[in-house]
Amino acid sequence: MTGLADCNNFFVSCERTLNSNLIGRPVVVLSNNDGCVVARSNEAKRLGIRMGQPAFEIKDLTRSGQVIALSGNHLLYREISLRVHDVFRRYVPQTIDYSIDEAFLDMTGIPVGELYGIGMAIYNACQSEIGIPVTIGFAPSKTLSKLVTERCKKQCEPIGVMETDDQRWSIMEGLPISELWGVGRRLTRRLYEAGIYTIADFARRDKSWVRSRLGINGEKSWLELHGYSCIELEHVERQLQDSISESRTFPIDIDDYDYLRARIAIYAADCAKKLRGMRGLCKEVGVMLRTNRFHTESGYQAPQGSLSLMTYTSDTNIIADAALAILDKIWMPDVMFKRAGVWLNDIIADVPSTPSLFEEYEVREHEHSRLMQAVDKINGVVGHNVLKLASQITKGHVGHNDGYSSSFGAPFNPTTPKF
DNA sequence: TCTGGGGTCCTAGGACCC
DNA sequence: TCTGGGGTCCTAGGACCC
Repeated sequence: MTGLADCNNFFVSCERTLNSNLIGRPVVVLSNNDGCVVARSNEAKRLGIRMGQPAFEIKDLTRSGQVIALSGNHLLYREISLRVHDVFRRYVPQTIDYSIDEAFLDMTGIPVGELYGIGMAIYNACQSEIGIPVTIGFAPSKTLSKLVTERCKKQCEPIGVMETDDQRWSIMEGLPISELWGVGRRLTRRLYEAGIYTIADFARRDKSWVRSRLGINGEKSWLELHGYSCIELEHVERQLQDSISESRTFPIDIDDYDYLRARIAIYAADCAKKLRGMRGLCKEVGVMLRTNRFHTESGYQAPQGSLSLMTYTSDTNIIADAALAILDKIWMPDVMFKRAGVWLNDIIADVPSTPSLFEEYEVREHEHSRLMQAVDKINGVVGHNVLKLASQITKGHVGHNDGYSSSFGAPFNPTTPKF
């Protein structure tokens, strides 16, 4: 059997651990720029507020005080997430941290009769030690455990165990196909067109029909619904991500090259810092720009590009250099951009490597890696990004709430980023 | 008129997740 | 007026190989 432990309304629950006045009231947490709703309390859900709903659509509710809207505090959520996952691990030896607020629990070898008790123990520990409510569903596969958790949340029960075929079919009959793990907006529409409305409708179709219409993933979901566990996630602590990215939507449309250049340098530096944090090196750097996708009359544009570095590196200077070079290639004058980002790909573990024969940075590699260590250490002790590339600094003429805007102008405009 | 077949690798884009 | 961010995986199509 597999368990799924899922925190309820996670971001809102985190805020409530700090401020008990929020308990029992309609609360939402907003995204960057206070743009849209990314978490809702049960009370807010009952008012009809949707996930991802733009904040301006509910401003009557927030202004009148009927709904409390908070800007996100992601450092807090990260911290609480670590503690919650620690509790899961205390009760279950083998767990997979699936997201900031969810973990799969491997219950192999544990008698079904004991699952409910273990679930209650985890629930009580999370509630009393951290103040976060969780819901836990147990079932023969990951997909089914998701369904059990979903159903428990609807019925306000903390723990559910799927033991019989009757229970399995009854849960599948009661949930719309859109709530199946792996089925998003697009597939939902396609499945509606094929006459499939509930998860049970889907499970009753022929496996070969599913395979031909939805490919390998659809077939896996179908098998999981029939009790065959076949979606594997990695048990072992995964050392490295496949990619790292940093991107932001701006509060206003931007055509100021200098401002964009500074943003790209900042995102590149932050990506490099994340990369060093997970002890990795990368070889591919990418940059993307986006115009406002809601301004359809002017045409949506999304230029992007990437380049391959000479050797694997985690050096902020090299990565930022590359990102700025890409920016110059894809930048379009007179176009108003609403969003920009940097990503790193082709990531490997940081082990001694053979430098490229043609690597111009080779000689400096050692001193740079020491420099990066020193920079990370100083920023860690003294505060957020006191040491940065000159190219990360711009005149703070664009209001921003992400903690980066500088209030002073750059005294000069170097062509290459250097500490 | 008419133009092979099978394989690998890479990339861009789509779809999904929370 | 105002619409998030960071990920993963799959697939289709192109380039290339023999």
